[in-house]
Amino acid sequence: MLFTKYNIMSLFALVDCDNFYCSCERVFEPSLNNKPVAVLSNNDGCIIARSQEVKDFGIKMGDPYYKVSKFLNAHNATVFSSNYELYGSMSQRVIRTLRTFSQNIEVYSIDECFVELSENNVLSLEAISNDIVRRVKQWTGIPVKVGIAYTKTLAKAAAELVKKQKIKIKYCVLTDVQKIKNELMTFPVEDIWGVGAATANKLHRIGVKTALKLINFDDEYIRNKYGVLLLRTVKELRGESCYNLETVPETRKSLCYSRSFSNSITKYSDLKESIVYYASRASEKLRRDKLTARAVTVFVRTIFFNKKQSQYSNSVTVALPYSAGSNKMIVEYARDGLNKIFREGYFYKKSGIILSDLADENIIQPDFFIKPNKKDDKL
DNA sequence: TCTGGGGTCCTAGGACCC
DNA sequence: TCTGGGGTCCTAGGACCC
Repeated sequence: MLFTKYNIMSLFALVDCDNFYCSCERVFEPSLNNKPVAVLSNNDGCIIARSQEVKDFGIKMGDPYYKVSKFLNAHNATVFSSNYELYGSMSQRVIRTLRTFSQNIEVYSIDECFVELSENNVLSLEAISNDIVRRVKQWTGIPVKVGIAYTKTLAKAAAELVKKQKIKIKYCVLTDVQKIKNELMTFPVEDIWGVGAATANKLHRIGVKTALKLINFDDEYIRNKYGVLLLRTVKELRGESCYNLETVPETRKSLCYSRSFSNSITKYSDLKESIVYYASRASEKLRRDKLTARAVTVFVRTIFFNKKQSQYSNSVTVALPYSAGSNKMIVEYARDGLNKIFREGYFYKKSGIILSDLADENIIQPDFFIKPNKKDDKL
């Protein structure tokens, strides 16, 4: 049954910043408005944000910079290295502005928030959407789009529709049953929130190209063939809410520090140096968040773009003797981990550290037989 | 020559137990 | 002849998100 029962508990507005990193750069350089702008990843490796003009050139997210730099240059594009400090503080400004509309906000990512709206508002949903777009732009300089629906997945779809439309209205209200059906009839499965490339491929192979076709399958079939996550997504598209607003950010469960090397590494000593460095940075992050870790994962990887070279990728997880935040201990165990997985004769391109099993530093449970070294922890 | 980084959740399979 | 069955916990890998 489609759309027969609405669980009208909440109304979600998804607020999504336009080309966020590019928009942040433009706030401080307004002369770049309406001109092509792109932002690069670490090491200036690839494109991670594009202004509309750059998208219109056909430049894709993740395109390696070396392949498109000439083209961008020729078209007078301005290209930035990423500046996460700046993007983080702009994000805070946007969030503060959104709180003036509702206290019930979920910060979903650096450039997206779910805002819970109440239905007994005197203003129409269209008018509220308009206000959100206008106020955020006015107070922060960041352009946003708004999608409103009874489930998060439909709100995401609504925002997606804003992106696709030809006439530039910055919001879409998707609460009417007939309108939802009409939109889902042409909504590509690969654009559904929660459907990635792997699932989209499988669906395409059985001839399912649109959201409407997908939600007509019965629950059992989807559950067995694709798992609970897709089933939840399907239910949400039918109007049944499965995901609540998460207003309190969960304390994180793992923490990662990893980088690609600009030049491949072959020597053990160089790889060790990188691991020691990442382990130190990771343990700094850990202590900054007042957390401790119980396990350290080390991973290494060769370059997988180069098919001619032999490939190697491996990881190992080492348990710490007790929950700890000490730099010394984490570095030591990370080094041991690397010893286990290092193999001679490969061109390593990337390595990293993951700290997991995190806990609040005030509730560590030391092993009965091992005394935590307080001095190291302080250090 | 040159291709990002940081997260979460689910599932299948193995180990282990009674 | 016929060789159990079910539960839990852990982990690696896959899929997804931005």
